[in-house]
Amino acid sequence: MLTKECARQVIEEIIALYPNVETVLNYRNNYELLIAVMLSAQTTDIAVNKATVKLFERFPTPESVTHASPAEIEPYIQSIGLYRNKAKYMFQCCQQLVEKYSGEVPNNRKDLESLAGVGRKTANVILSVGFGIPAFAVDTHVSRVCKHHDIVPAKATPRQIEDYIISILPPELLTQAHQSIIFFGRNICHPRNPQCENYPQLYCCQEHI
DNA sequence: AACTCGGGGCA
DNA sequence: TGCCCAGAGTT
Repeated sequence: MLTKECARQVIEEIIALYPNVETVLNYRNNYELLIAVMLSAQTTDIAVNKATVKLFERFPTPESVTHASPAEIEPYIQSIGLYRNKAKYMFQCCQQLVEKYSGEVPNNRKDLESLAGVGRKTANVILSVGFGIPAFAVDTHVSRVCKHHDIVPAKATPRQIEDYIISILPPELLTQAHQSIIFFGRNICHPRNPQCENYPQLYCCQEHI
């Protein structure tokens, strides 16, 4: 495993490679962001991006969702898989938003994680990307990149990775680190055939614990 | 801790 | 065309 200093350096190099990537794109408000991230669970978000164009035309607000039903949501998200669950989560989540939070997306972890279909990863994305609150969302891309580059042990859980990254990075870097690492994981450090070797700068720091 | 939900992408 | 990918909830 890399030392903390070395791990921080590798992450800063990944940020330098992709300094301004926005992996969560084209969402106009935190309602759209929340739903889009929620729908992304176990799915490629390219598929989610396509589906959400028409989805948000039909359901522009939480209120508009509560006036419909899960069955009315399903046709819009059939292409993304697990769609019955997700239609149900989206409906219940919007009911909660309207009933408990005046139709606004809450800005703290406890309330976010109380919403249907919202777990720790989704909550962290909303906090960091939606509200600019220091938080670090660990999905399988982040997990793979961190393990492949020996930043964390191979057996580390998402929560352990989250806590470790927060302990080695300054808070103001967390959101961009998340987005840059995801971009790197999606496009270069693939699950199969990772091409990280083409990025020798990532290996400059070889200091291990 | 194991199981379930379901499609798209790629070899 | 069969294998692999990607989180949250439930039991």
